[in-house]
Amino acid sequence: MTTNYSTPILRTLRASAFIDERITGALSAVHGVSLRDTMLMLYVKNAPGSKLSRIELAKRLCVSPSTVTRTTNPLEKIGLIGREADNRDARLSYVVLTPTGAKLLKNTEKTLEQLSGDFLTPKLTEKELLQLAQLLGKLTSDFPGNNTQA
Amino acid sequence: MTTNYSTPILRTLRASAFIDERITGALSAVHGVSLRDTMLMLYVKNAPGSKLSRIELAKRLCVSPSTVTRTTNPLEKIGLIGREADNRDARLSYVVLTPTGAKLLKNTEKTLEQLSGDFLTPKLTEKELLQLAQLLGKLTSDFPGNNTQA
DNA sequence: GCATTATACTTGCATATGAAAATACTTTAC
DNA sequence: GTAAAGTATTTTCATATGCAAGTATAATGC
Repeated sequence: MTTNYSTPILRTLRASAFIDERITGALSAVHGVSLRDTMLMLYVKNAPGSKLSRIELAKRLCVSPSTVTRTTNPLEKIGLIGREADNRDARLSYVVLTPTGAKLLKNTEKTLEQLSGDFLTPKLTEKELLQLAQLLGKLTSDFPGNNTQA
Repeated sequence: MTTNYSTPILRTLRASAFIDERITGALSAVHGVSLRDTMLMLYVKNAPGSKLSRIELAKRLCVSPSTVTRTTNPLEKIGLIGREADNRDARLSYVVLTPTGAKLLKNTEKTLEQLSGDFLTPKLTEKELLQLAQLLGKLTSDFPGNNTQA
């Protein structure tokens, strides 16, 4: 029998939909930010110099540039992120974390870790978790702006 | 060092977003149906008796019942799925595949398998693919309406 | 049996999203 | 140096989605 390629793909999509459904609600209820907001801020934090252009963010989040604009606007308005110009290229406007944003992100990460553990530990052993993280790491290793942490 | 639970979660979400972005376009371009349409029809096909109520579909797809209604309506209109009543419960209306729908699904599955292979094979070995499928299987094993295939 | 509660959808409304156009700036070609 | 092409971002528009309300039917309590 030959390998079935669709199965891991379909399972990934399903797991993602399930996780998204559960975690988004909890996260925004506790911290007032969505899962997307959180991932955006995580990418900014982990980027070299802790700043990212909107285009780079779009690639990392796998969403359109318009979505980045519409995600960052309210975060900027409530003071969690800021805007930084580039000296050489006036088209660029980097997203950076404000002190408030960095502080909130720290707390949000804790909640996310808690929620993730609650979801994962009943199903997988420590060893399996490590395996899964490694395999998904390989799968996403060539994604734009990949960093080991996420 | 303690286990990091967020990483596999974030990687799953990212892989899903990436896959979704790539596969949805190709799939609808070739067969005229979206990835969601395809997953819906797959769940129907694999369900006992090859029929599913809309509520059961919502659970399997991890979406709201309204989304199921709005996904099935056009599929019904173009003759890919049908509607079947329940003898004992007049509230239920099962989704079933029409012969046309079943035929289209067979072709769509082939394309999906091809696209999945193109995405996976450059990154993981056969052995790793099997491992990944197994781990994701454990992760999604207690999802409503789980079946081994997806 | 009748009223209350629960379930299976469907629809109205507000929000979220991508594609493409619009805008502003930069790079390349010559 | 100027025109053409390319890039970063925002905005417009059409579509997609969840929540909550609406409708119809079934199950439960008494």
